Amino acid sequence: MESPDRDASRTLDGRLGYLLVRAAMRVRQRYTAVLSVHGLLPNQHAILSRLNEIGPSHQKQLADRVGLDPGDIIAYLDGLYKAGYIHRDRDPADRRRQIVAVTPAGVDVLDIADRALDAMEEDTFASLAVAEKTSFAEQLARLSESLGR
Amino acid sequence: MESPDRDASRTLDGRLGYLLVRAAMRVRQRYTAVLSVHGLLPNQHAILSRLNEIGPSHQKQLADRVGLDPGDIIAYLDGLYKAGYIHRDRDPADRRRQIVAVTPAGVDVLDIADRALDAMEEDTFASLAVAEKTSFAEQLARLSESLGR
DNA sequence: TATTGTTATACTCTATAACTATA
DNA sequence: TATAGTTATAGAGTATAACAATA
Repeated sequence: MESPDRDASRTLDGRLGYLLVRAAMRVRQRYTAVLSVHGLLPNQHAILSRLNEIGPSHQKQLADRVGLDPGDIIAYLDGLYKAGYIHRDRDPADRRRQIVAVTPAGVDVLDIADRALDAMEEDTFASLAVAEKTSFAEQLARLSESLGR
Repeated sequence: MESPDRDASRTLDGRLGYLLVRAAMRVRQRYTAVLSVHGLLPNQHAILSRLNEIGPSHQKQLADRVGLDPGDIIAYLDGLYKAGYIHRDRDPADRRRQIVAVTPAGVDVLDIADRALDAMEEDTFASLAVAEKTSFAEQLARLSESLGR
């Protein structure tokens, strides 16, 4: 006789998804705390960082690359613009579009914030061995990739 | 001469924290979608599941075990109570306390929801090999542990 | 592009009641 | 007792974030 369908071994902590979401919540709290010192929200840091990587972009394109809703990115960009970290220019080739780019001040704050994040992450992931971090990162990237955007 | 402090290799996708949070976001979306079919929020499922594991508990104790704010758990419990999935009784030994317990209907919905989550998780984490899932889970658990409650 | 509204979640603050310890 | 301090629950308000609909 097989065991019944009600499986006592199916606990909350036995769920990969729950473990992932819970760990991420705690890490995100640390991101928020570190970045708030520099006046950035986590999503604003992601936008600034990605924009710095890919160069001047249209807002829609940028939203895609950061994985944010095109409607939601507006307010984040407004904040970055007011702080002088980005500028927005109409695309002369298509005047519906805005070309967004990081300013020198934006590069500066990104650099400072990134150093603070580096220190925080080193501490946060200290429980993982160096070799583990590599495979962990690779698995997370593979997972995000497979879950699509 | 060493490379300057401005490190071009420090990209967003090179951050373990960012990878973790982004993957978790996508997994949580799937949790939300699956559970909404059964009328449960992710936090309500976590509460119900944990309560089913540990048995009748005080609300504060339950909040601690699920990692939720004691103030926030109230509304979730209200919803579970209205749906008939839990009952709340005053603790005669300490009348400030409510003793919360899962009802038979709560066990039923938990069982059904868990089966749906099982199927979703199998699909969601299909990009990880079986052996990888084990180490991945262990690393996530270790991480949460080290980041405290 | 931009705005508006909704929902989920997390955090802070306050209020009430009931318990504990102590003078 | 009376008082002060603590704890459990409850509610209000705010902030971040994701999503949908629409202008």
